[in-house]
Amino acid sequence: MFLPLCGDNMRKIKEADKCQSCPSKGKGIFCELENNDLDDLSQHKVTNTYKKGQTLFVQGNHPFGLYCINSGNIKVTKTGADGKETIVRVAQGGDVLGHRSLFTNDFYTATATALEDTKVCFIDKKYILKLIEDKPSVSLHVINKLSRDMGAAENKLTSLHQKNVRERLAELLLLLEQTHGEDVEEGRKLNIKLTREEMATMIGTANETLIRFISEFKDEGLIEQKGKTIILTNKEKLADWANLAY
Amino acid sequence: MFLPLCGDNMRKIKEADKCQSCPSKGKGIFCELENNDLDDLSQHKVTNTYKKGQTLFVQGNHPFGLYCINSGNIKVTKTGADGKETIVRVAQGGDVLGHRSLFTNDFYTATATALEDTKVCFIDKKYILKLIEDKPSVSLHVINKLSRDMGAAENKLTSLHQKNVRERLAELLLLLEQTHGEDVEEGRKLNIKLTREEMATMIGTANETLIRFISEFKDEGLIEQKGKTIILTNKEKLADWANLAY
DNA sequence: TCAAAAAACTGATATAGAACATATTTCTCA
DNA sequence: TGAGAAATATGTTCTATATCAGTTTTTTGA
Repeated sequence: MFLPLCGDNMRKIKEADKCQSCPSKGKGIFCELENNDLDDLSQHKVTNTYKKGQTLFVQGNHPFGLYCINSGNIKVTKTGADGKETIVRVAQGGDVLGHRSLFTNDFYTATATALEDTKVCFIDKKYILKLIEDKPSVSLHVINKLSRDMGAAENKLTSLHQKNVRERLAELLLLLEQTHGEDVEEGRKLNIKLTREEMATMIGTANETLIRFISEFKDEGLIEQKGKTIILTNKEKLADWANLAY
Repeated sequence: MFLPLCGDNMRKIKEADKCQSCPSKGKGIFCELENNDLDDLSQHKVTNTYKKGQTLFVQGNHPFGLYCINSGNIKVTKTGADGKETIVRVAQGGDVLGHRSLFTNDFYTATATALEDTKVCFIDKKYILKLIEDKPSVSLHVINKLSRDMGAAENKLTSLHQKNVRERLAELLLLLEQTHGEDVEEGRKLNIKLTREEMATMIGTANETLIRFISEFKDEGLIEQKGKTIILTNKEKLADWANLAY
């Protein structure tokens, strides 16, 4: 059913869209695949671009494959009964999306929306399930990824239970620094476009409250703002305020 | 290295401690294994009992295998910087514990404590990793389990962001009913021993607050109490109050 | 390029629920 | 069995932060 395609059966794929040319090659769950396996994978996927604000999939819909992010940040949100949004995580280049619902055969439990212009590959459900069965390295990396995400989710849960908004904000800034940090002369720039509103829904607070604490951190010299992007100028002090235990 | 043991090499294992006799056989990640695979698994595990309050493993320690619950409920808690406890989930018969840290090679990020007298099997790390590689059904079930746990964690996160204590309590009672519910004449009995304090840490509130809302639900005829155990007498109304969206 | 919309910010007020105090009931084990 | 310790329950106070209201700044797209 999924014999390697070759000769006349090969789909023509732009060099830039092949897995070997992916900027996130070596990062995700396929990082241990050999070149010929990557060739085969390239044949069973399609590459799409999403503009800022466009959704890859919507909570409640039926999944029919796996999304693998080539480049760009994507927010994963859950909408409650009253329409309120919560960002449960942010996925970036090399991450996969929609795997959970794929493996549990449920509808999507969250919505994925591009935070900026994004390039994403889509892999057919049957092919990815076969790959999981055939290549232990892939399934091990899926397990690893899920385990880490689960750990992150439990950490957030604990923070939300035990910390106040100021501590949670400090923690969020440090987490964003780890995943999206970039060296600049003033310190570490958070290279991700999030509105204050979005940041607020990441730590479960009102945007007004978040803004107040951002101002506080700014006044105390822990962070700086260049337009809307935030630069961490004193990570150590921020870590003190975050009251980290793990 | 892990040849099937037979003849004189067979460890003597009590019939009751063999995987085939496990009350949770067919429930967990090993549910699709054949009898001879289960025999082999039985040879590579040890069975222990834990009394109420005893810990299986502690946050910060190094994992060296997988726990598979035979019977009994076990709480998984995270302790914050100030020593405050949060129950991130409750595991029951058929569930595995400690898998996350095993696969990510990190220290335990949580503590597992028996909520009652419990029987738990411990499987060596090397053996379980080999099993994952050899038996796709096992790795698929691990992925499935992790996916479901992740979904549950994201739901909790969203509830915590979007709902008030009363709604979260109604939700918790319904969740406990799903996993630990039991038919009695008054309605559905929650067959799990949790103190009010513990229930409070499951939904991120103070025990005094939780107790007040339990009293409210009691006054409104949604639940009844027999000693410390709770019986849901009006699930429908409770579901209304829970404000469920998923 | 400019007008409208969205986002960011600031101040004032209200409130859910934490924290404290204390009483009562229920366990526990000596 | 009964005394001490937990756990449960209830009333009171206090505060962190949500909510509302309004202004300023930034972004957008026509």
